Amino acid sequence: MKIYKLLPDGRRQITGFLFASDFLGLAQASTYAYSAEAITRTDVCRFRRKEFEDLLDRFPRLEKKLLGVANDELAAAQEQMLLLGRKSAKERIASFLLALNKKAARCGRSSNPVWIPMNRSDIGDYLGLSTETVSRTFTELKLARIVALESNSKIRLLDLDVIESIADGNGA
Amino acid sequence: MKIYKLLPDGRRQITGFLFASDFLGLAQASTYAYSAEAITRTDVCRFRRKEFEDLLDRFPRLEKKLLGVANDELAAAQEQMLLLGRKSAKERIASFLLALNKKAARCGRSSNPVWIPMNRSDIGDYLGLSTETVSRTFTELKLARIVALESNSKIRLLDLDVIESIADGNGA
DNA sequence: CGATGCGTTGATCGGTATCAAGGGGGGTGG
DNA sequence: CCACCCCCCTTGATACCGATCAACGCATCG
Repeated sequence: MKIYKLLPDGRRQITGFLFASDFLGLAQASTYAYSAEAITRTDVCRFRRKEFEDLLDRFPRLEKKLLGVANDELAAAQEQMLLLGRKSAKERIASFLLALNKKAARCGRSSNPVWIPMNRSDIGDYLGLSTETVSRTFTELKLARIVALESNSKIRLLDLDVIESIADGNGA
Repeated sequence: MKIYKLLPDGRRQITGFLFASDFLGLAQASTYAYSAEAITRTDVCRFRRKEFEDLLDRFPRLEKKLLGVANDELAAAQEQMLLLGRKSAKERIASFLLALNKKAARCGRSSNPVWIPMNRSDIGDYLGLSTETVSRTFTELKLARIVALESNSKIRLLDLDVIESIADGNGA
């Protein structure tokens, strides 16, 4: 699923993607406005807030776990702010591919031809770019033999070291 | 204080500012790299991790509080991602001034000539802009009679409604 | 077979970065 | 007490990256 915020005129910022087993809507106050939308077939499991909170009270370690998750998300958000505020288009795409690669590896899914479930427009709205720039940057990386597009949604990372150095802001 | 992340070549993104009574370094894993630096005279109170965690165990409501704080920060981070990814320079400055104004009001400090403790360079690194653009945008808002610069670090917001509509992406 | 949506590519525009210069205020040393 | 210096801020000129506008290919689906 994609999590996003909108401006009145329709500009959109995707603030994150959710994968299987991720949680949604944990903030206690219902005052934080954002939207969520499935990008692949999705099954959702709903908890009633009251019952969920009772559960937390009965199992304090669960609450610790949630705090850990929140902190992880916070760290990811800070990384994304660095990306959005200071990285070039090429660096953003490289960071994005690397993140997908690592996430897939951590989750035990195929990590090198990396599977990209979202379309170009979603990628753009996640990275603060237009779809055209996303497309052009993929083409550029392809021509430089850094990646190979096996299909629109499956990309092989040919040189992880180079991708990493680009993502970190060294590789021009 | 300012919290920031750096790229190897020195590009900097300030991911947030801390005010009196805010906490720092709560993430359990010490694996998240970021820096913090005081921008005004600062007194810091240090807790030993072990003792702090014991405290949390003894007072579960404290842990709930921390979870709430983390969620608030997460919401703020998402708002900032929207700003960094999709807002224009003018919209970013307007959002920034509005946020300082609301924060000051919530903390019972002077909120209309709003006090700006950080310098232009810090503001730029927080909003993903250059110092020159920050300066030019202040000038622009001043010429439009939307704000008045009573000093470099004290700005009067002359029309909150207009500022809000700019910040939300309506006011051109 | 036409319609529709997504992705790519090309041409041009514009907003912000960058490069450069100068002003002002506060602190320090003579 | 004054002069100098340094840092921060502002302003101007120019460059460039990415957005925007536009057209087209391609696949999917009705």
